[in-house]
Amino acid sequence: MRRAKPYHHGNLREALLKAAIRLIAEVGPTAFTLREVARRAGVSHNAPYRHFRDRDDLIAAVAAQGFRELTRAMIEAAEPQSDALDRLKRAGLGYVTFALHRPEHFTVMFDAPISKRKHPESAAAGEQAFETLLGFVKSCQDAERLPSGDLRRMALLAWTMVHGIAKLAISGRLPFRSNAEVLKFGEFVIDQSLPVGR
Amino acid sequence: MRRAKPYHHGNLREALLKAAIRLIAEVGPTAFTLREVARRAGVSHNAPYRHFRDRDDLIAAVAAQGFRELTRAMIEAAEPQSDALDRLKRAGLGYVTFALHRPEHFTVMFDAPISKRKHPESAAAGEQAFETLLGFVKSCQDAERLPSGDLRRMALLAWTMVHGIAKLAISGRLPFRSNAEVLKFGEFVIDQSLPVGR
DNA sequence: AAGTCATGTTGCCGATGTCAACACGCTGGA
DNA sequence: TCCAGCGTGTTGACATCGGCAACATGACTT
Repeated sequence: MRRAKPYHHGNLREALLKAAIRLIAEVGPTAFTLREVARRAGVSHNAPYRHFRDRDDLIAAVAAQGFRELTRAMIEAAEPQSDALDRLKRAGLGYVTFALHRPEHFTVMFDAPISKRKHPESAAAGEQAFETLLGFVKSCQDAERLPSGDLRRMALLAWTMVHGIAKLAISGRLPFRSNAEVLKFGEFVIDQSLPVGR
Repeated sequence: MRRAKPYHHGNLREALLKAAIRLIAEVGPTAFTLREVARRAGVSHNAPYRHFRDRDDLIAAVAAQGFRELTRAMIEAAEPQSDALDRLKRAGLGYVTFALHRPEHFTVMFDAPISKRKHPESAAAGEQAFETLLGFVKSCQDAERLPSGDLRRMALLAWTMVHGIAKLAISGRLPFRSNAEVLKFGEFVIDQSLPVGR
């Protein structure tokens, strides 16, 4: 595509994306500014418009990138485990961990008003993250570590839990002072809610 | 306090708050504008500064009002039930229903970067909402409809579930097409996750 | 009756998102 | 080799926004 090589000034698109992610991490999605991103990339305030339709388009790209990293985080968290159920749990905790480490990025992914029609890339990346979680649930069913009910429904249940923990923790409404405590609570919630015979 | 009477132009503070809530519902928290609020209230663009320190202060007031309404929604949803566990479930569904009906308001309450130090009113209203939920859980324990484990932990579990459903539904990531379907899923999640002997 | 102070207004500033016009430099066809 | 076209980046402009300062108004107190 267009990321074959540097050309004029470097491959700006990637640079802008990185700068945007860092800026959002620093000042939050609200205070985030297109012009500041351009400044940090060392280009004029209008250069970004050659790579992103507008502010929302850049934000959607940031969200898409976040979903890709979230997917990866879940997979890597599950990696070391061999038992299907353990893998699912670890993936869920990986989800929460990602949110705790990059709260603003996570907020952009789920709370920025991104039109799915205008930004299908972000929507697709989000769905792939869910498919990943769904895969872990299915593995549990296949290994008979979870009852074989409605797969989708069960995956949504798992998603609901980890997402609830993540959002409440991020917004500072959980009475825990360390990420470790949050994750311990996360384990409790998962164990409590998963219909396991264990 | 200051809401003794109308005076000069009417009681602006309330009018601004109402206008702000409506505007946020229409255009979302991001596109929300102080000047537009002033316009809708029929005052100059600087009048709001006599009642709110700045934009964030108005937003915090909106959030606080939201938490009060959320508390009320939970209580009213539980009202018709007599069994403690049913009351808890209904309160939880009331939480979700509130979020579904006022998604942008709900987003402001939980995702706007509101400093608890600078806006204690909002924080207090939020805590009261949680205390309300906690009260329903406690009633269940007292009536032996739920095991008498760590009360706070169990309330947080309940909160996690309904909050997860609410946020996912709002961000359009749940594969349901009607609010009714979302609520049905909500019942499933609650039944699944509550440690009931039923 | 007078003055004080809360309330609201006007004018201004720097910053932002976005559009339009222009400049640069790599590419390919003659 | 040269030139033209186009992808990429820049400059300049405009409306709008949040917020500050100075000013106007009118309802209370005394």
